[in-house]
Amino acid sequence: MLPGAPKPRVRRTAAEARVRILDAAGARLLAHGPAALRLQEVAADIGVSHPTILHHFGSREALVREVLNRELSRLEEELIAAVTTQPLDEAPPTEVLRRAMTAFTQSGSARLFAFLAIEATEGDARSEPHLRRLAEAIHARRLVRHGDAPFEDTMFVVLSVALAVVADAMLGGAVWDSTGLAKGARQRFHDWLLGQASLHIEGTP
Amino acid sequence: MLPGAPKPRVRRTAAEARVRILDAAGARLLAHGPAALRLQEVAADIGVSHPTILHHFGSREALVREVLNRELSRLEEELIAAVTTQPLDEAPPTEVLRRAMTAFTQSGSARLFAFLAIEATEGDARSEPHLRRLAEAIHARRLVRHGDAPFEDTMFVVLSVALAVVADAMLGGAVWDSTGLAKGARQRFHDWLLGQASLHIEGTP
DNA sequence: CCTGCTGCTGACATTCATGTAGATAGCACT
DNA sequence: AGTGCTATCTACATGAATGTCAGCAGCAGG
Repeated sequence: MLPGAPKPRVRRTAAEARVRILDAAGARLLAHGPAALRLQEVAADIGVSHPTILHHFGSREALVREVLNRELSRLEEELIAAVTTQPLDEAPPTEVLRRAMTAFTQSGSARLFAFLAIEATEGDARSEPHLRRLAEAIHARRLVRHGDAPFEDTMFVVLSVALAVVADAMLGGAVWDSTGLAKGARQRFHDWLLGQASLHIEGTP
Repeated sequence: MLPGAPKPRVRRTAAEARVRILDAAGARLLAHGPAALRLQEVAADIGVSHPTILHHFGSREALVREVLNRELSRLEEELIAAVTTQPLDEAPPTEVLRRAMTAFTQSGSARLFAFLAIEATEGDARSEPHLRRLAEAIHARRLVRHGDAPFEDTMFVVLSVALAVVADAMLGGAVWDSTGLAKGARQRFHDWLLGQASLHIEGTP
């Protein structure tokens, strides 16, 4: 490398730069977990120097918060959409659950969500009652169509599916190795989970 | 502090010292996750200097490995005990599952297990087919008592319970806040999970 | 072509955790 | 008491990661 050749600079709008940084950080978060997120590496991924990241986000912690916030917002939107789009008497209860589950498994949301819970420092966790709202939407449909049931029962159904999906995303391969099941079992398992929920809530598989 | 007063030393057997260190490290692991484990802090907890820990374990990584190994071994023993103690025709299938679940929720096993999966560096994960063996033991009893069923179905039941329990341990309070359920719901949820498993496998709650 | 704004950079400062080295002191055994 | 073993200590070395700073460079508007 010749000494007199300073590296050419690329200048982006602040918004554009932020998006690139968030994307790169998100990818690393997903791949290696929050503990393994190094500013240097994220910077290298998109060909900038690490102070650039600090320039845009102020601190590493703020960066992580923004990555997770962005993902959470996306997830929230999809969950709310799943809950509100269909009128009460048209969508069967577990159709709503199915949509929520899809939103949750897409693009690593469940995994990021688990990371959020891990690295959350007491104060900043936003624990809005999303699961409850989801369960309420499902429960309303359940009451309309399939007679009486305690709300807690519906909540438990939602919880069992949500927890299983998160743990699955989190533990990933290790668990499936430990079951000895063939490839494709994961997808079948997700279908099976929904099937069980349907059976329990609607009485039909 | 007077300058001429060197701190009195306590000298233990190597075995005793190792146990104390492992206990203290385990407690911190459980409380704050693997990323927050500092040798200085662990050492302070039991009133020794941090090089003492390195003397006994060689490196921080080895320490973490041993903490998790010790816990995993304990868990394995209990799982195997749950599976082997009762003869095929005496214990109902989900009684075995209940025991396994108890072993898993005790003393933070599930949480440590999740941490293991997170901080596992590719190579050193020991992914022995524990879940499969557990499912096999349950499935054998199921076949004896309750007619035919595909093995995968039993495996899925075990998986759904195991994943839910791990995620519950991992995410902990945040999830329960998000459901808005009262205290005690957690225990009821665990009972409910087993009840569902019973219903599915044995046809009786 | 100048000029202000600000995205971006290299070099440096700081902090903090792991790991090393040599000395010291408890304990068992003679 | 004397002696060897080693658990333990203090003090330091090393390295890695975040964060700071002052200046450079691209771009828009005059």
